[in-house]
Amino acid sequence: MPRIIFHIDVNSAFLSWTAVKRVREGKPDIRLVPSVVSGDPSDRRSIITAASIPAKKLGIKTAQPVSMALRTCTSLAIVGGDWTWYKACSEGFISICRSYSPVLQQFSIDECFIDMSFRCTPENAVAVATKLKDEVKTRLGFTVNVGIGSNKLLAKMASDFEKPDKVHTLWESEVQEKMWPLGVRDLLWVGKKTEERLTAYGIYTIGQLANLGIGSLTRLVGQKFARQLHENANGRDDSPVETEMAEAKSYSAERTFSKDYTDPRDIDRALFNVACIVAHRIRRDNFRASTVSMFVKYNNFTVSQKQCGLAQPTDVTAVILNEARKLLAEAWDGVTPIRQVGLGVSRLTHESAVQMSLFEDPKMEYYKEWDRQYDEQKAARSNPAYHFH
DNA sequence: TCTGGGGTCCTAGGACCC
DNA sequence: TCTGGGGTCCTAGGACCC
Repeated sequence: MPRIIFHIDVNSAFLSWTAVKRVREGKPDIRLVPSVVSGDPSDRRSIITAASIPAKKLGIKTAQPVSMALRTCTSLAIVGGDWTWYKACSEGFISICRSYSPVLQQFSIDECFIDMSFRCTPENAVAVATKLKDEVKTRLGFTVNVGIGSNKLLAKMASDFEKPDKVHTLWESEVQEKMWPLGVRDLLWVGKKTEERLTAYGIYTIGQLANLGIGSLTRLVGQKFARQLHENANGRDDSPVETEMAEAKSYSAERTFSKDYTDPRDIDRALFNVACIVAHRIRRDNFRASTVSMFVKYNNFTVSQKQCGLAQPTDVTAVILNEARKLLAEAWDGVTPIRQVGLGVSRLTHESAVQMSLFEDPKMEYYKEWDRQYDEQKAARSNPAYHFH
């Protein structure tokens, strides 16, 4: 039986959601003018998180520095983000999608797949998708694109066609007509580097890629990726809609400084801050980590990354921070200016640390008490949720 | 123009074991 | 003294996604 998959994607999500909130407050609708969501525009390092369609038409792109966008458009409206509000919008959006099919996979904060195989037919799929899209618009105030296809890849490619507020189909029978003329970069998983390799070999369109021999493709991108690209360029994808949220495999946090630092005290302060954040998150999710990794990005943008294994899994901030400090000492010459530091943990387990080392740090109880107080304060400060009513 | 933050997966080389 | 082959684990680095 052929599958029917919908991919639903919020148009310029963070920008749309900010607009909805502002419209409710009686402010003008920033979706209608060149506008962006970003960090502090006076900070030269701020980048664009989301751009309105009028802004995109001027060439302003997500992830571009704000300073650069301001040169493109001096009258650009710049607004800040509100994470709590975004979560409320996302929940409202997902909940409407789920009412169309419980077989739902949330792909990111603003995208999901639903399996509609038993909920509609190829003949009425567009009508059902249109109803879903209009329901989101009426009830929540923002627009989405719905892509319809016989698998997740095709549905996702289809939702990326003309925006906003549109429904598109990309059935297998339409692959040659609708997908093959597109540039390779439009294919999911083809980023900048892969595009460069393919075009250097004379492959510019998805159609050319689809018809390239697997041997040549393997030489260009490696065996595993070659197989996937070959299947996807031909419109094939048998991955299921995963209803279970996968458990996290790693946690990390990073900080970019407003100016490059060479003073070890500044670096250490940042390392301390990210260690607190990461350790708090693994405790919240009841994990312990067996690997700690640390990275620094220098002022010339080169990155140095180090990791090390722990004798025992831990969720103690002081232990994680201590490992990160050692790694920093190994990685950094103490001279090169540092732009960013980050800290991550991986090899996660839910096991409790029952085996106490004979040589356990006598300060361990103190460290754990410190963490308990940190977690308590963090919980007390959490914001009240927004609600749609 | 001057580049954020948080993730996943893959590859390659070295260490170590049988 | 020099030698094979396979498996696993670890680290570093690269590419992609939103």
